[in-house]
Amino acid sequence: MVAQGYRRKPGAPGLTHVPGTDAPPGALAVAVIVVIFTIEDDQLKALLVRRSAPPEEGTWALPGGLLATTEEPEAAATRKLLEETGVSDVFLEQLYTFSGLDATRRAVAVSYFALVQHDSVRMRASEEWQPAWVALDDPGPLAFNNERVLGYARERLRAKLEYSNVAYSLLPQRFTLSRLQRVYEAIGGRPLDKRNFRRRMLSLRILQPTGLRAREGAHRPAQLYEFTSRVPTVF
Amino acid sequence: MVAQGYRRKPGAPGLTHVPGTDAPPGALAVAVIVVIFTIEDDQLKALLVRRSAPPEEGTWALPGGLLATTEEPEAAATRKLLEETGVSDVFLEQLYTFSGLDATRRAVAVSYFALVQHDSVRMRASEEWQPAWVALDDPGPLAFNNERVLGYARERLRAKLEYSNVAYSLLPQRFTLSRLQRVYEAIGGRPLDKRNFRRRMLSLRILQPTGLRAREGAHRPAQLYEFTSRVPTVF
DNA sequence: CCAAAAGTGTTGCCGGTACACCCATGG
DNA sequence: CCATGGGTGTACCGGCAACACTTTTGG
Repeated sequence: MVAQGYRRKPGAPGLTHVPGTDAPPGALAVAVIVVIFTIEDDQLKALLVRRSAPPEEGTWALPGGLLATTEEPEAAATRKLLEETGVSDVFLEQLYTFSGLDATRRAVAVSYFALVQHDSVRMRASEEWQPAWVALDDPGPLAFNNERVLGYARERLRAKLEYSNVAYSLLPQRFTLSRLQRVYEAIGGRPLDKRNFRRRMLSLRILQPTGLRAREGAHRPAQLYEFTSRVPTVF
Repeated sequence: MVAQGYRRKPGAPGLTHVPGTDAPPGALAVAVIVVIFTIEDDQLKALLVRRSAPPEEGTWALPGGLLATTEEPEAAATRKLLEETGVSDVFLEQLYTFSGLDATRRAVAVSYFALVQHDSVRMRASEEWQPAWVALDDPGPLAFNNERVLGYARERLRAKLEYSNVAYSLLPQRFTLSRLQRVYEAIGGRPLDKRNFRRRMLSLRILQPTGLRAREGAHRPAQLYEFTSRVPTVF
């Protein structure tokens, strides 16, 4: 079971919000970038923030920042995620380490990607950052070549869905097979056959019918399933 | 919870000597580690060096070192590879970014893995470093928890072999199917059926018969093949 | 009764695996 | 003539893709 908390520590140390301020000039800095995915309105979306300081002030970027010497990259990513969304204890995985993203300084950026269930998020309401969920079709131009990071994350997620149970991180504990299918379709980017999808999921033995039924609209109430394991598992 | 296949242990990267490195004490250093694989005597081996300075002086470690602020991690990896083996222009891919490998200093280690064809190597003859090819069954204890890095690299290589043509990097341009099969067996760690292996490889359309034949022992000369593409390609 | 979504089987194809014998060569 | 490795085919099985209609419900 995934516990999710909403507490956030304001002004936590470790990341300088604005790459460009501290860190000795000439030194090789280490930054962290977190791609936070969620499903909203049956669409795959990522969390972006608006940069409030140079360089690239005013453009959209992925959450992240420079790393203080006292924090591990993974811890920084976890903290960033918590600060932005209020969730912790969710799927988080290292993605890739980029260099040369920021033309204005020499830095190495360790990127992570996280999956959060959309309605457990309590988004930070910040005038300064204006965090927003953005659908991945039209992300528009991003700061620091973050398109590359985003594209890479998306590709990895797509692949991961095929051979692991990570989808549990994007859905509430109980859900219908149709809902699950829409998640797969949103991430895979193409429609799936209903019967084949159901057969496949059920034969994987990663789903359990709960006996409960969802009664959501003007139609037949659907069986609710849950994942047998809510820990990342490879098939 | 972090979905990452490797449990964190205290430890460190192969921080060996890199010219022009003098990270200020207390600063977060960036290191590079390169896992260089080759096939020798039908065995998968990795290149190790003996540390000639503290910490962990005298123990075996993967090649690598602290990064000068003027060098990109990938360039540093390429350079390391060249210095140790004399080869360039081979398969090299980023692996993972570790932190906390070296208990004696705060550092982040960006790791890479490379595949080299064994007889194109001109190993550096160094009293100080004593570079050596070590079979992966018995790597013995390594400095800085480099076992973790090595194990990860090995796993990645195994997976990669299944869905890409990277094997070309481990073999000379022309080779027999039996030789190729031994490479797959060495990396996969289990014997393969000859007929199935041949059918599979040929049906992938990544091999071309050259018409030439290898006459190597007291047996029937074998057809020599080559890869249709010597660029990393996914099936 | 209508709209909306839930639910349900069969068939063909393809890739993977198991399995055993003959052939060409050099010594 | 013998030892060594090269080279070849078939049968079964399981997963994947294509494909359409009936049922339940709320309004």
